[in-house]
Amino acid sequence: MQLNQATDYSFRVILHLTLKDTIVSAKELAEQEQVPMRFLLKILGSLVKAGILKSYRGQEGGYALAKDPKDITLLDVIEAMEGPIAINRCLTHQDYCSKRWTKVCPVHNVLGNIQKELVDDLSKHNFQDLINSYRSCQNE
Amino acid sequence: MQLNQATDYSFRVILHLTLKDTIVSAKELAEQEQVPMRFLLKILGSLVKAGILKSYRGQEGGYALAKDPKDITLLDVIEAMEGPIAINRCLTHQDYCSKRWTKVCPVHNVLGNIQKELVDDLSKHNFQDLINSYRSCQNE
DNA sequence: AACTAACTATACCATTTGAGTATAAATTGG
DNA sequence: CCAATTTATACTCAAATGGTATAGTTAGTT
Repeated sequence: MQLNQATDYSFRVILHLTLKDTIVSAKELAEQEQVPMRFLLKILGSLVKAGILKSYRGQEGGYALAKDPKDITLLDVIEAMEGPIAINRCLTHQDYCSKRWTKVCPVHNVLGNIQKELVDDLSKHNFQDLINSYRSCQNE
Repeated sequence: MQLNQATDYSFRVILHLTLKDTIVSAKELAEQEQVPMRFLLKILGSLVKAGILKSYRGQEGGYALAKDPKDITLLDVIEAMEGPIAINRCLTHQDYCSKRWTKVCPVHNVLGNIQKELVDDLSKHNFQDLINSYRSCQNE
C-alpha cells in the first residue's frame, strides 16, 4: 500500500522540469534532486516511454516535459511508473477473488468505490496547480 | 500500491465470523474461505494480537470476533495486517523526503491530503454495514 | 570526419518483502 | 492422559524493489 521510490523520484523530476521549463540534463537532475544517476536514467526512460517527458540526445541534450504541466496529473505519473492502480488484487484478477465475481462480495464493492475515489483524487491534481500552490506558499 | 494477500484473506475471515457469530475453528475457515491452513493460522494470530479476534484453545476451540462488527472497520483490519497506511514514504520518514520537511513540498502536501481522505473512507466502513448491504443484495 | 557529451537498451545483482511451510509446544475438554 | 485445537518460532522459496554495469547510439562541435 505504498508508492515506489521510483515514483517519488519521478515527482521530484517533473517538478524540477516544470520549474525550469527547458531541457535539463540527467546529471543536473540527479545532483539536485538527490537521485542515483543510473537509477534516474532508468526512471527517465519510463517517463519518456509513457509520453510524459521528451528526451534530447547529443551534446546539450537532456530531458524536458513532453506536454503542458497542466496535462500531467499525479495519476499519470503513478500509472507510468507502476501500472494501473489496484488497491486489492480481487478488483482486477478473478483468480484472486474467492467468489470468482459470481456472487456479490460486499468487500469487493466497497473497495471498488474507495479505489474510484482515490483514482479520482489523484487525477484531479496536475503539476501546474502544484507549482502554483508552491509559489504562493513561498511568497508568504 | 496494493493490499497484501493476507489482508484480503482477513476480510474474508471477518465476514465469515460476522455471519456465523460464534466460535469457528481454523479448519472451517481455511476450507470455506479457501485460505492455506498454515498461512491462515499466522494471519489469525495477527488479528488476535490486534484485538480484532479472540482465540479459544482446546477441543471445540477456534476463533470469534473480539468486538461488535460495528466496531471493526476496513481500516482496522488493514492496519492490523500492514501497519499504518502511508501512500508515500516521505509522509512518514524524513529520510525519504528530499526536502527533509524543511521547505514546503507541494507533492508532499497533496499526497498527505489524499491519504487523509483514503484513510477516512476506509474507517467509515465497518463490517456490520458490509454484512447488511450483502444481505439486502441477496434478497433481491 | 573525429570527438565527446549526452541519451538508450539490456542485462545483472543484492536486499527486502510476500506468501507459504514445518516443527514443536501449550491449552482445554472429556 | 488423550485428542483436538491454538500458539510461537523459524524456515524456505519466489518475486519485487532499488540500484549497477556494460555497451552501445545520437548529434552537436571542431
